[in-house]
Amino acid sequence: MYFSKSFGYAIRGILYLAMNDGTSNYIQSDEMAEKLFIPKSFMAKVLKNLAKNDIIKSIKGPNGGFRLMNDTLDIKLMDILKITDPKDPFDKCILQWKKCNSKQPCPMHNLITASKNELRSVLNITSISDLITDKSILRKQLLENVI
Amino acid sequence: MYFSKSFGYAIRGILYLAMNDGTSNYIQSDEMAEKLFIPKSFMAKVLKNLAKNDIIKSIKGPNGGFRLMNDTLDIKLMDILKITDPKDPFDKCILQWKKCNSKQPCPMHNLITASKNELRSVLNITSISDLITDKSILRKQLLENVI
DNA sequence: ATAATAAAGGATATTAATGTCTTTTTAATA
DNA sequence: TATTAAAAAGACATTAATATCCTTTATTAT
Repeated sequence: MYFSKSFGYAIRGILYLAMNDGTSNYIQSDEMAEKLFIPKSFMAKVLKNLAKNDIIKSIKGPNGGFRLMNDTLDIKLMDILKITDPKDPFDKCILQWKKCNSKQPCPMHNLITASKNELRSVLNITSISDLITDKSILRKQLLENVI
Repeated sequence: MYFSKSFGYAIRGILYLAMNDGTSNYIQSDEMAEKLFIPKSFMAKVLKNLAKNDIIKSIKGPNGGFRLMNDTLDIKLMDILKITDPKDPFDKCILQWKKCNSKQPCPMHNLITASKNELRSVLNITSISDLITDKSILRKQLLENVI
């Protein structure tokens, strides 16, 4: 149940694009990294991975950069997670058993099932647009609240 | 909300001692590691850390090893976690904000608060003895179910 | 006393995630 | 067409967690 930094950076990157959605232009990785206080090269790596997996759109060359795709706002957080954390964080047993499940539960399995399911469900249900109540609020959240 | 391998190994080690509690003798790190399929040196490191923090008792020399202390069974899982994972897994923001809390929540904060609190509560409430319904069941769980 | 046993302490090695850098490819525009 | 801008690709570096190893210390048994 560990979420990588890549996942967090990905969500913040997508939200930054959403914040600027409608302004027509592509947004550069370097600008995003600076505004979001994310290491430039890491930001670039995360964004190109998202683009490769059709979560966002990218264009090379002058005036190029990244922007949302038509359906990006409807994408569920779990779909992002599968891309940034392909190993499935929910599959790992706290006690490090190879095979731990409801039929063969480790001594802690049943204790954590509820919160695990709750969290999984949240990620399955929640889309990017659900993270945005209002663009000005989002702007404030994303840009003023990081340090 | 990441739990280290050390934590899992610690719980399994303590449960192994609990399983053998009452047989009076001390149990060696090497035996525990073998039976629990945990790397020997890592098991030793985890156990000595638990002993140093008075979670279990250790004795050096021939016939030495580890055993439970009087109150080990009453210790809460959260107390173990604080020793193996001193950085507080619950304090970390999924979006990697330095300051993320209910007053200044990241866009995902409120989504995960419930399951986070639920899990934290479980660890705060649950003691080692709560993980043991029955020693024969525990034995079965610990020894037959790992690979 | 001496040898043997097992943990304690601490140095070293490995690995995966994180972070950085360089080169190549693509597209715009001068 | 040449230059420039920006992502793509992938090599390389760093870090923290994981894992291993060796020496020292404490205890027991001979």
